Amino acid sequence: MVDRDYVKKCPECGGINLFFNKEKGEVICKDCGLVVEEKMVDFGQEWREFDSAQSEQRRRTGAPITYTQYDQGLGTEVGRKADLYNLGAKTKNKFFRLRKWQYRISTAIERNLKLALAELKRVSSYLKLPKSVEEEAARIYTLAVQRGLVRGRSMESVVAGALYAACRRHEVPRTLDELSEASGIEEKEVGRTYRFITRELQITILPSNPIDYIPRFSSSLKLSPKTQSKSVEIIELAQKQELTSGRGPTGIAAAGLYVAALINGEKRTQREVADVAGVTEVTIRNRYKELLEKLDLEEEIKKLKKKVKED
DNA sequence: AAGACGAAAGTGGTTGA
DNA sequence: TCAACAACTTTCGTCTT
Repeated sequence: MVDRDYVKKCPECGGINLFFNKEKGEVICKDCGLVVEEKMVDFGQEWREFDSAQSEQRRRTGAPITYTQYDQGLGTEVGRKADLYNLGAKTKNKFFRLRKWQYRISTAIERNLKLALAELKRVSSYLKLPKSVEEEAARIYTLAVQRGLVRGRSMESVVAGALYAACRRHEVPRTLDELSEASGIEEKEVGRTYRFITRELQITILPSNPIDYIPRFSSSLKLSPKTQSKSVEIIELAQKQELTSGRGPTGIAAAGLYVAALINGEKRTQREVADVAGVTEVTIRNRYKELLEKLDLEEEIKKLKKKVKED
């Protein structure tokens, strides 16, 4: 395994117990919970297996198969000149025709893929997404091209949609907003193509989990690990009470973090949390209110207020 | 003065007839 | 295809610290 030995110590607590979460592209200090580095480049082998079926195919045999190469490293050609010597004239013609069509179709698709995958790599590296996500996105895009789903849509928007879908599948949450910024496509356009291609390709996506956003938000707000885990607790409770369904996950994450910070005396303004999470204060307030009502946190908050007065 | 709170009106997307 | 609807945003006035 590649050692990431250039990050040796946690800048916060000096601990050396760093945990590298490859899937999410984050390095987390196990001692204090600080996200030391996020959105990092994944240096892992690009043909790392993701499940046992793929591991059969991918492990140590020949050139790595990768979807980020436009033809997956394996071009297809119909026939070869050497094969044709001992065929009759008719058959020969047929072969030529087939070859011509194969060529036309594949060059059209391949040309598109070449461009698109370059764009995909650009956006992906801008967002510092792990390789696994990039691969997944490339796979999705390839499928989309083969089904002719790109026609009538800009290539870039489909790339953005594919990337977003891949992020969701790998639980590496990036908001539509971030994707939009990285790709230069309007947010609603990204969302639209995302929905379109997932529907057409029948890709099932789990609703994104608010908890997945916590480490990143928490780190941006420089909150303690204690607060971070507290907010996870709160959100888990909220999920049990079905307070989370139908609500925007970022709003929930933001509210959870806000409450947790309040409880642990690391108060951040609603504005600050809202900015980091990409929602408005109003949304945080609404979620926050619901959390207090349903989770019996009101007393805790009251106690805290008294405490503050005493001090 | 800044932050928190909440009401009201507007936006974009989903759903169901 | 259209209207109803829920979630979220924007805006703005009021209260609290």
